[in-house]
This record gives sequence, structure tokens and C-alpha cells, in this order.
Amino acid sequence: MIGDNNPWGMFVENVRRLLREVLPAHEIRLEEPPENLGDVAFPTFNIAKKVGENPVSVAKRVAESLNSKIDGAGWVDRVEQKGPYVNFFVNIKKMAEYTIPLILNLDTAYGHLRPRGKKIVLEHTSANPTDALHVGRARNPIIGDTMARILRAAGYDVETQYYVDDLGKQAVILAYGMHELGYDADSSPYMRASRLYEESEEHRARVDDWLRRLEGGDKEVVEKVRRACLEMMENRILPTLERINVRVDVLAYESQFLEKTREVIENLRPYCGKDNGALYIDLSPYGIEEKVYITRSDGTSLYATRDIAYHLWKLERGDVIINVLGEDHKLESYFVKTAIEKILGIEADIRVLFYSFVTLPEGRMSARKGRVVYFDALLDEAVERARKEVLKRREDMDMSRIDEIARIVGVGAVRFNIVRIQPEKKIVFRWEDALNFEGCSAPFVQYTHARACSILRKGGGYDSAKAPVITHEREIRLIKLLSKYPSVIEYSAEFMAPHKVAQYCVDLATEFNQFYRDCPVIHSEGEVRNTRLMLVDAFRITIRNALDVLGITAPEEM
RNA sequence: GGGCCCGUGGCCUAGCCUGGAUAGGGCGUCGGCCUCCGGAGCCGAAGGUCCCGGGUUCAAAUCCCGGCGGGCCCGCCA
Repeated sequence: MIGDNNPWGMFVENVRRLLREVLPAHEIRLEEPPENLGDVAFPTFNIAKKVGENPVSVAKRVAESLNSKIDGAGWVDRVEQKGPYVNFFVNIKKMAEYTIPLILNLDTAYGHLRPRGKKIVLEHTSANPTDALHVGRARNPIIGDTMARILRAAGYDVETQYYVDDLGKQAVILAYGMHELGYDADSSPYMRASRLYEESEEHRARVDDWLRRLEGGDKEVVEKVRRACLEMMENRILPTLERINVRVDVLAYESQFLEKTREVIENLRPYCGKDNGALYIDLSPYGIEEKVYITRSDGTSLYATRDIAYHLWKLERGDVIINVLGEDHKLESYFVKTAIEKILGIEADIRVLFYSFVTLPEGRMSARKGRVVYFDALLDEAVERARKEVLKRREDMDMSRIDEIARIVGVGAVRFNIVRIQPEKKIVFRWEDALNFEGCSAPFVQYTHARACSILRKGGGYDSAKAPVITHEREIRLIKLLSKYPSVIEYSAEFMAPHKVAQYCVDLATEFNQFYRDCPVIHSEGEVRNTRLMLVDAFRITIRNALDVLGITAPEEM
């Protein structure tokens, strides 16, 4: 906690310390009590059992001896026994005096924890650049980029990578389509080439020839395929990612790892079975009854093998590897991890965040079957919808500003809607959900931020040197929630739970709206007014930081 | 067939790792709130076998076992 600027964390640490003094021999597990019963709770069931006493009397005794230790000047204001629980109440005066200036001073740094001195290489998206991104794939960059931001906030050095497959058959088909068939406005080069590959002997023969030449290292073909992939990345994939505030640090091309792949095959060979000249690894000693091939009969490598080489390269660049992958990659991912750690015996910290697919109500998206919603189309629709909403209420605003806000709100809505759901749950894409602008949504949170900005514009400044004076329950609740933000970052980073940050945004915005309803700011006076202005600003800073971690911009007006 | 994941009011979802005090939110429905800091907001109401059945436990949405339903994987594809 030290160095994390984590006010709530300090309070909780203090509770633990107090409990350890009274109960040195016991494990201390805290929980959050229901509304109004306290700020943290200590249940006494387990320890009562160990001591052979009833929980209520243990709670009574613990509460009593704790109360005699508390002088009211520390983080803990008081302790109450309620049934088998010992409930701790935070010293709200101290919390306010610590938290509010902390947030105001740290500003953009509030919620950034101490540097960990560790570098994480985080791979996400890595979609084959054969076609534009569709909504079914959109979850990957959104979860990946959000995790990268969370981990950076949590104090890690993070490098994001996109793995571009420019060696597989689909890359050859793409290149063939682009270089040999020319452009056609109606269908993508990949789709056309793919159809011809299936339908025409002649084209298939030529593509297969390219593929052989590619694997043989034919300069001309390698160059053509690489250029085709690069072109698709630059024209189709990266611009779409850019629209949702996702920028990838490193594009790693699969063709970079040919040499390393050969080494991997040689190192793995002693552990391989052989089937018709093809090498495979039997995973049954590692708990899964599967064979995974690492070469074809002709000795050429397979995707998983090259992925191992790529992982070894990532290990050279960082201390920890994190991959954001669709659940269909579970077996492949397990294989890569097992091969590196167990078979090659290389020490590696490889973590994987799997997510379930986004599907349409009719089923899985498929460009070939024409059952697809392109991500750009969704973004266009969301931005258009946002623009209509802005126009409805802001007749005074000039067009370029309206466009800017519509983009911020529309993009935010889309990102939020996907990241708010726990990754392992599947998402059925429905337009009405994706374009939801109220309740549990980015526009709701952004609106609250704009409201706070509006108050601050009209409030005309405050004196941050003055100590806060708390007079209302809503102020207390707001301060507590604000003080928990660093803990949210810490938790989300540790458990790779990006949806927790989204949830926090909604909770905090909701709390602020209640404060807004009950506590006049501009129309109050003296210390109360000064305190509330500081509080509004602290809220503004915190919600803006939290949205930023979600890759969502907080507009000052909308 | 085997493995992994998911199953919480009409719909979506948090909580599940680490069992504990009235299962939190949101959408939708119904009823209220702008002479007052931005109504993309707020308040209230109705609505629940936490998929089912066993087990462990003083205590299970949470842990274990067995079902059922859905998703994903089981390719010399990626």
C-alpha cells in the first residue's frame, strides 16, 4: 500500500493492524458489510469455532478491546459489535482531509500505483488482416487495450503487440487477391480470391504455388504477402482501432520468426512423436489427451510452432507475457505454455485472458455467410446516434464541436458496452444494447462528468488550502467511493478484470448524481461551498481518470 | 464421446477465487420529480425456485459430486 496513494487501502490496512494486535494468531479476513452497518466487517465465526466459543461473545470481546485502543485520531473512528460481526467505521474527517487534497494534487496521477519495475508484453487482437474487423472480433482490442491501460495505471511498464500472420494460407490468398486480381469495389480481394481458390483449378494451383514458394523463402512471394498484409493493416485494421483509441506499440510479423521457429523445432524434436514424417507432441503427460502437430510431413512449420517462437521473442522483451485470446484458442494456448515451461524448461510468466465470443442472435458472425456487422458500421451508427442526441439538446453548439462530442460519446458507448461484461461471458450483439446511452453506459458516466465540469465553470474556483468541512451524508458517501479508486485499479490489474473499472464508473457516477440532487454547490456558502467545490473537482478528476483507463474520453460538455 | 467456459426477476448484468448479516445494478413496465448547479438525470412501485438434484457446513448464488441447457475446443488450419 505504501506509495500507492490509496486512501481506502490505508484505512483497511489499519483495520488489519488493529485486529492483528488483538488476535495475533488468527488469519484476518475482512468483508464489506451491508449498507449502514459499517465500512469494513470482521466476521468472528471461524475464530469462534477455533476457540470453541460462540461468535457473538467473541465479537463483543474483540469490539470492546479494540474500542479501548481507538482514540479517534486514526483511520478507524469506532468499532461496533453487531451479532457475530465486528464492524469498523472509517474516520470520515481524516479520510476527507487526506483524500480530497490527494486527488486534487495528484490530478491525472490519482489511481496510478507505485512502479512495479516489471515489464509486461501484452498481445491483443492479432486478427488476420484479410478483412475489416467485425463486431465479433471487437471484444479483443477493447479488452486488450483496457487491460493495458489498467496495468499501466497499476505501475507496470506495458508494451502492446499485434501479431500479424503473414505466413499462413489466408495471407497468401489475400496477397494473391490484391496483386493478381486487382481492386473491386464490391468485394474484398480476400473474399474474391478465396472464392476463386475454391472454384477454379487454375487459381488454386497458382495460390498453392505461391504458398510453397513462401515457405521456401522465395523473396518475391514473401515480399508480396508481407506488403499485402501491411497494406491491409494500415488501410483497414489500424484505422478502425485508432477510431476507438487503441494504438498498438509493436506489430510483430510472423515472418520475423522463421529462424527462431527452426530452432524451436530442433529443440522440441527429441520430445516429439512422428507420424508420416510430421512431428507432434503428445500432451497426455500434461493432463490433456491431445496430440498437437508442430510440423507437416514436408517439414514446414505450423501456427502453434511459430507461436512458440513468437512467445520466446516476447520473453526477451518483457518479464511477463499476457495474451488476450478468444476461448477457441484455449488448447493452442495451453500447448504453447506447456511446450515452453514444461518441455523446453524455460521459466516464463505467461498469463492468458480468455473471452467468449460476441455473436448475433442468429449465431456466430461470418463474413462469408453474409452474417456480419462490421465494427466500423457499428461505430458509424453509434456516432450518428450520439450526434442526434447532442443536436436535440444543444442547438447553440457549432457543428465541428458537435461532431467531436458525437465521436467521443458514440465511441465511448461502444467500448463501454463491451468492456462492462465479464470477459468469460458470451455477448449476444443487439443494436439496442450497443446503442444504449442511459443507465449502465458510457454516455451516462460522461454526462455526469460534464455536469461536474459545468458546476466548476460556474463555481468560480475554490481554496484548496482550506480543510474540508463535511455536513452531509452524501458528501461522506462520495468521499468514501472516491477513496476506493486506487483499490479498484489494483484489483482489476491483479485479477485481469476490466469490467470492474466499468462497474466502478457507474457506481461513482450514480453516487455523484445523488450528491448533486441533495447538496447544492454553487448555491451554498462559505466552507460548505468551498468543500463541495473541492469535492466536485475531486469527482471530476477521478471519473475522468477511470474513463481514461477504459479508453473513453470524458467531455467537458455534451 | 472427452475437455474447458457459462447458466442470477420478461431481458442484460454484479456478486462466485477467499461460504456469513435484507442477492446489488441496468433495460423494459407502471407512478412521480425541471420558476432551483445540465432531465443522457433523480425518486418510488411491481417483478427472484440465484438451471435442477444430491453432498459438505452452524451457514451455500458462492465449495464438492451428478444431471440438464447453451458456447467453445478436440485439423499435418490459423
